[in-house]
Order: sequence, then C-alpha cells, then structure tokens
Amino acid sequence: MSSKEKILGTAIVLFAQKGYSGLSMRQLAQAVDLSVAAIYHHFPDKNALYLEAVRFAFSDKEQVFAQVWESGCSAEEKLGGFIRSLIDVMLQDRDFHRLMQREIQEADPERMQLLAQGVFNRQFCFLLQLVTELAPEQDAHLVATSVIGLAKYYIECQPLLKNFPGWKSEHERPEVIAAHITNLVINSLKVKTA
Amino acid sequence: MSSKEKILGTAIVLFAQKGYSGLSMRQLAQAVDLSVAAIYHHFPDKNALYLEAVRFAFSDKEQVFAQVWESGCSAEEKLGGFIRSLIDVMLQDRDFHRLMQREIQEADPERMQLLAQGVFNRQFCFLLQLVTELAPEQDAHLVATSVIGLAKYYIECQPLLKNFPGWKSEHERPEVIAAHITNLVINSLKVKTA
DNA sequence: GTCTATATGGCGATAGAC
DNA sequence: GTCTATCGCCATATAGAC
Repeated sequence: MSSKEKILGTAIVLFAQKGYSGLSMRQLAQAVDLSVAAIYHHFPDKNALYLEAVRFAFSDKEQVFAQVWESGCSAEEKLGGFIRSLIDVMLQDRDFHRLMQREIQEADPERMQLLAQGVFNRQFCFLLQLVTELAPEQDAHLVATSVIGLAKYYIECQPLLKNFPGWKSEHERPEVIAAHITNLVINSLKVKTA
Repeated sequence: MSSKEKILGTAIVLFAQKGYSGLSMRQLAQAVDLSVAAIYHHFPDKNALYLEAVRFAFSDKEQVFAQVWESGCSAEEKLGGFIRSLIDVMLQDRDFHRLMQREIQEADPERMQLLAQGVFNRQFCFLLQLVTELAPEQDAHLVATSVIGLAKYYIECQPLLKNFPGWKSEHERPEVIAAHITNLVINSLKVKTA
C-alpha cells in the first residue's frame, strides 16, 4: 500500500473520530508513522487532504446494493433486502457512516449537492422506483426517506436507546431492526392500497 | 442577564455550530464581548464550560409536551399531536438539537445514560404508554423509537434530501412531515390490529 | 468581575538537505 | 519521498493590577 493510500485510509478513521479541526496534521503524521512534511508532499493542505479522504471513503459503496436490485425477487422482498443491506453497510463501515454524519451536520449546501448527486443518487433512484411500484399513490420521496431515516436512526442512536425502558438486547441485532422497519413500511403501504 | 448566563447561552450556539475543538476561547470571548480571562473567572477550564453549557441548554425542555399528554384527545390524536410537537421543538431550537446530535455522535456510554435518564426519560415513557395503548401486541420500544427517528431524520437531513429527485417544497413544512409520519405509524399499527 | 500582559505549547505550513 | 528544523500564529490557561 502506498503512503498516500495509507494516509487517506487513516485520515478517514481519525477525521470520523475527531472531526476536521479535532485532528491535527501532527497526530495524523504520527498515526501513519511519517513526518508532517511527508504528508504535505502528497497533499497541498489540510482541507484538500480532507476532501480527498471523504471521496476515497465514498468510492467503493456503489455496488453493495447491486445484487438486491438485480435479484429476481418480488418488489416487497427487494425492499426488505435493501433495508437489510443498508443496515449491514452502516454497521460494517462505521467510519464512513460517521464521516457522513459530520458532513450532513455541517450542512454546507454545495457539499450536500455533491453528496446527493455524486454519491447516493443511484441508490436513491432505485429505492424511489421500488416504492412507486409498491404504492403508486403515495409520495415516493417521503416514503423512501423514511426508510433511510429509520435505518440510520437505529444505528446511530443505539447507545442512547439502550438506556430507555423497554429496550431488549435483540434490538441491536441487524435482522431484528431490518424486520421491524420492513414491517412498518410495508404494512403502512398496504393500508392505503387495500 | 449575568455574564455567566450570557457566556453559557452564546457557548451553546457556537459549540453547536463549530463543535468542541472548533470553538476557541478567544472566539467565545469576542462573541460575548469579554476578555478570555473574564471567562476563566467563571469557569475552571474549557471542558467544564462545555459541560455546563450542555446542561444549561437541557434545563427548560420538560413541559413543552405536557399539553399534548394532558389533552382530552384520543390516543391516535395524541400521537399525532406529539409528533407535531416533536418536529416543532426540533425546528425551533436548532442549537439544542445540534448539540444533542454531537453528544449522540460521541456516544460516550456514561453521557448517554445521563441524557436518557436525566433528560428524555419522561417523554419517552409517555410515548411508550401511548404506543402500548394503540397496539398492545407490538414491541413498543421499537415503535416509539421509530417515531422519534423519523422526525429527527427529516429535520436534520433536509439540506441533503432537497437534492434528491422527487423532492417538493412542501416537504419542509412541519405539518406535512408530521402528517406523513403519523400516517405511516398509525397505518402500520392498524394492519396488525385489524 | 474584569482587565492587560504573558507563559507555554501546539497548530498549519515551508525550506532545504538527503 | 522523506527527513529535520523552523517560521509565525493562535491555542489554553495564568498572574497580578484595578
């Protein structure tokens, strides 16, 4: 692995943990066992390094959901499969997920557009199509975002949710969360179509 | 208003905007029109100031939902009212909401427990009770957290969601979001009970 | 309670040798 | 490509006058 890749991979993790201003170039240099000057050889400044690290983390997410869309399942099963994959991806690549969180929180409009169009657009469109197929009379955008929001919330708020009454240990199992969300959404769609 | 209160109130806003390490004592001092040393007269160090600011922001949220619970409405109407209030509170007090976000993201287990038990517990229990009443056979914790998660997601991801196909300007109106979430949840509960 | 002045150290970034 | 050494600046925090 090249130094540049090592820097980018480590930067993702550390930026996700500490945020942009929370991570110093010295700390990053120490983490990758290089000098600060060596990092500056590969990147013009801290901000450029950050942007490249975000893009680097984005780069290999596209085909995770492909098998769901390409499967011969029914629309309902596809929705269940998508929700399950979404949760698995979020749980598996927590660094990426945290980086996303920070990006969304800063809410820079330009950056949001880049993110939506350059990263998530394909998957969102597939989901939109699926929802339209399942319940053509509903607002597909609202339903699609509900699906994503539910998954996202369960993952990122788990440490908080554990402390409320009624919590069970099974609530942190991905298949349980996925089944609940799938049920919630599909049942809701059924009422209107029935 | 005392200097201490002015410092705390300003700190909430700025910490929410910039994060802990993103806000310097100099910037805060300038914002409240005091010297850095004056701030250090009121707080032993930056971390203590941060903690006190978080607690300060927490302190006046308890009775916002009281009228919903105390209203003579049906359980269904109460759920709708709670969702609407939740969205309004989140939209209105964005600084508090952003501070919450940062706290949840850092996910310190001890801090999470304090938050759950010291801040949100009462409201969560009311919601839990309401859900149990509406659909006794369902997992109330899962349903209750779904309600909160949906509301939270629509508020905090709005800048991102705007950029996806299918978005309409009405999606940022609180009553539209609230109606959608209420429908989603209540319809879903109906299927199982029907 | 608030100030000015300052100690001490980490920050981003660069110069120049190898 | 990587290093050591360094610049200039800003950070947190403190001392002591008013």
